Amino acid sequence: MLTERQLLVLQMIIDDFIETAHPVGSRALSKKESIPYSAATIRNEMADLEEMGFLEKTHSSSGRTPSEKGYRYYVDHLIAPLSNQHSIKLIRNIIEDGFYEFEQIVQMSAEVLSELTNYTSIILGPELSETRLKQIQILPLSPHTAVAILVTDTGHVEHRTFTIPEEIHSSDLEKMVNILNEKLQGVPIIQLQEVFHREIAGLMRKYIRDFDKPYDYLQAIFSQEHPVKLYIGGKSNILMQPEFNDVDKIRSFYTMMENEDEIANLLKNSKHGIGVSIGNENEVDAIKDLSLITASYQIGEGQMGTIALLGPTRMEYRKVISLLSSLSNEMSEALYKWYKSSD
Amino acid sequence: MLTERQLLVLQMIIDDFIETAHPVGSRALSKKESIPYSAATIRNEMADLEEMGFLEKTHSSSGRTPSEKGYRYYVDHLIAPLSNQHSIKLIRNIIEDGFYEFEQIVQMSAEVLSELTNYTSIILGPELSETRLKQIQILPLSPHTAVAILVTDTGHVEHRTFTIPEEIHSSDLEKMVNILNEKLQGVPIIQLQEVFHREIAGLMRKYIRDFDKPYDYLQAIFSQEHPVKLYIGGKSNILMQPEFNDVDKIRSFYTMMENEDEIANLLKNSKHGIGVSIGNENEVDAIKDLSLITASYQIGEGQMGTIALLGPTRMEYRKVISLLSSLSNEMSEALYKWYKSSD
DNA sequence: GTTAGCACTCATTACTTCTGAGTGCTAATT
DNA sequence: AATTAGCACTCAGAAGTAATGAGTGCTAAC
Repeated sequence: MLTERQLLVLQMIIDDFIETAHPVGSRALSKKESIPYSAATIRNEMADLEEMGFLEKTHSSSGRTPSEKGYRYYVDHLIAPLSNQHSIKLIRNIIEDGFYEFEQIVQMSAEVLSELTNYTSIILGPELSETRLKQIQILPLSPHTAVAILVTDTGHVEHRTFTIPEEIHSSDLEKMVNILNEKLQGVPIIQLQEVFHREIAGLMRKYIRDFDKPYDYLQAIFSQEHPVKLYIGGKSNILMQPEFNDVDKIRSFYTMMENEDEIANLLKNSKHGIGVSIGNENEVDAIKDLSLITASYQIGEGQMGTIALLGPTRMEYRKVISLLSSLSNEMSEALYKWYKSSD
Repeated sequence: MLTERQLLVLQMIIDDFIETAHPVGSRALSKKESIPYSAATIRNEMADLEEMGFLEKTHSSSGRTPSEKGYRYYVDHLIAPLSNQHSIKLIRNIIEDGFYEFEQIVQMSAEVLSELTNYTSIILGPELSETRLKQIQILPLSPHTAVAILVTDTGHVEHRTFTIPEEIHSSDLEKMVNILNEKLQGVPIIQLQEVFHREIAGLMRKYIRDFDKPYDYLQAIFSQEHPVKLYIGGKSNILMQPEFNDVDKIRSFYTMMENEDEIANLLKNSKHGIGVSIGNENEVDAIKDLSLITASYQIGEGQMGTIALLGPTRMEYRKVISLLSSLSNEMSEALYKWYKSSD
């Protein structure tokens, strides 16, 4: 168990280090007003804290830096929530503007977020699993090309241009679209391909002669991957952090950031509510010297997406955590309203 | 005027430097098979070439590096076109696959391009000035929300979700869409807002009572910015270049790359055909120590877009120039076919 | 329990020296 | 007259050394 004084020292060291990125020495600490002890006393406490694993030294005669365990303790016990009216207002303005589509809101939030924090923000867009097909439309552009447009009940629009095979005549096309709409409306996006294959393909064969080629094409339209949308903001912000003073670090960071799949995985497994992974607590090797703060936002019952901030382990946890939790509330609320009005 | 031998020396120095990034010395050059002269002779030629401004030294006893003037001469006179069957095949495969929409092709090309070269590729998407509205559709999602979908004759789809003001009734909505389609089909995207304002607003006032609110909303739909699409590929590729060994350089590079407007401007002014801007020849300060190779691609008569590669002045001009010119041909051709089949 | 004092450590910086790749010039060679 | 060998000279970069100072751990005094 830590004494009052040890808590104070630990907190002050971490706060100081987060601010300055320089190891904190006993003398400097003792000069602060809120600590009435001498450097020697503090040195003793520091030694104890180090023994317990909360602090580290970069070399034998350096000041102390927080260890990952130290940060963990700090996050779990030492941070008082911080109100950030101002930041929230910024984001609320975007959301309430009313002119932006949901995905735009998400993207703009990512940018604001990374600007407010100077870390890199990552937002995993709403999962499509819950959204359903509202309408499908095929619009001929020319005798041989057409664009297929899928609209979901959340207002998400996907489209795909394709060449019309010779075998299909425009009357057939109309028939097909009618059947598709009749049978597929309300079907969850994620099951489209399956339902199409199971229920519709057969039906169509009856109405449309020579269906094999068209079948392939429609198949292709539905098989379009529905990648989870990933928004990344402020990739270059993180370069301002003194931790990234090394060309190799920058290289490996950017190389990782280009692999969107990996990042998506990172966030997919994040837990409900606020999650904090410090350094080696992260399962992905590439960010074992960074910290990742995640916040899930919801719509109705099912979880839908994740907002995250990626920064050095020396992160402004207090600010970031309260910011993210407010943001996730705002977004959940906005989504809830939206969803409700759609019923 | 340069002698044969000077040309040879200049060419070999530049080739060598492009490959290795190390200043080239006389002794190393004299050892190459294609040069039958001694180091001393070459030193004399080098001194002359330096005096003429084609070469530089990094310090008084270093080997020579090409000056910008040297690169310029190299590009203008010394590079033989290079055939790159292999690379072209890669890209042609993407284009001819037939399943991709035009914008996807552009984006994928950008990625392939930067992978083939290890530079950063920038593609300025087709200008919308020439494309026309094919159809407008408004699809209600719920009693109070709807999504507006605009489709152009090139198969480009834009959409926007908005809240339906209380004043509009669904029958009115239908009427409006009919009028819009009737009047706006075939209008160039870029003039949509103007035409709407000039010809339609008045008409609608006749049919729909209480039109002021709806007017604002429609206005908003058409005023949606139609930003020129910019695709950037391989931002982190360029980190592998030894020129980017310095954290500050990396910072300023990435900071620039986040300013899409600036980049778009860079390319907008690029000339017809292939353009090569070396170092200070660039008008934008941020890339005065880089080289930019641009190639325009066309559709029918009007210029439509630009492909570019950004790399260090020590760039593989030969490879890049021939690659870009092939690519621009491929794309122009593909676009031409597409456009033709749309008529 | 707290603090002053002192010897000790070690990253960082500045200052040297050494090395080697490369030059420019001159004199000898072809 | 053109080419080359030879040699003194330059300078970046590596390697080694010394000085500096922020910081520690420990002991003894308060």
